[in-house]
Amino acid sequence: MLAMNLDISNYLKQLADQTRLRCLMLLRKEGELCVCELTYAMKLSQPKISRHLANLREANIVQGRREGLWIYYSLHRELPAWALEILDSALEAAENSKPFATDQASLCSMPSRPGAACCA
Amino acid sequence: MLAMNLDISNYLKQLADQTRLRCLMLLRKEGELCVCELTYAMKLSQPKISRHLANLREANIVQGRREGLWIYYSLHRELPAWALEILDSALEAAENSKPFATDQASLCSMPSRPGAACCA
DNA sequence: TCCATATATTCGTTTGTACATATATATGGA
DNA sequence: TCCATATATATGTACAAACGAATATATGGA
Repeated sequence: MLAMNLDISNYLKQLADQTRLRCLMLLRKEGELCVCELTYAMKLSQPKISRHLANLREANIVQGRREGLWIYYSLHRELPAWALEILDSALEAAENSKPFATDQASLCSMPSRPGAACCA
Repeated sequence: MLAMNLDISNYLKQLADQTRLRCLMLLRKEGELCVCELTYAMKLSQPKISRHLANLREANIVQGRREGLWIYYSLHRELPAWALEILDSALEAAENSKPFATDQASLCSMPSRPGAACCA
């Protein structure tokens, strides 16, 4: 659980963009998702998702792992405790309201997901 | 503890500015501070502090109360629990590092503070 | 009424960042 | 080698927000 070099202000700046927050909330709930799953869940263009994921990657907030054609993203494994706490509080605030709840629902209705795991 | 209408994305946008985050952390620790105390602690211009406080006021994150010449600011009394949790996690992340720790120290060394309370 | 102090607001400028569109790269299979 | 799919990046533009400097407002006391 050794802390990476993650600055609180940079972290909050990343969370302040709603698209990135939606990505992070989905990743927090699902563990690992590939770009096409995020794109499908959020109904946004692929370049837009990719660019925001690149931001999060450069900030050491997420990490990606390639498997064939797909790149699976997840929260960075060395994220400090306070960063997860902030994300969880944000989830508490928003997971039942508008863009976030429907993202989760959309993801569950996605046909033939690569990773295959079904939503609860 | 009834929640006000506070949107998680707007809240995070407010926290993402470092000047505003410094104000909020000082207010969380001190309870109530007037503008001149914040200005002194952070060594920034009075208009700059006032403008950021206006942002926080319009977002319902802080509230002000006038007493004579001074206006005392504090965290809004109806802030939902998740908002305080996020702020506390941010404090955990940052209260011992660079701009935030020295703000606290500067405040303690301020002569003739209006409210008079001394730091711990 | 005048002045000093505390705080707020206006203005013009600049910087940062999100965007859409187009294009490039990578992988695996035919 | 060619093609389809998945993901990433480049480019030009637009918009939001932060800034410094100047000015306005409010309060209390002489």
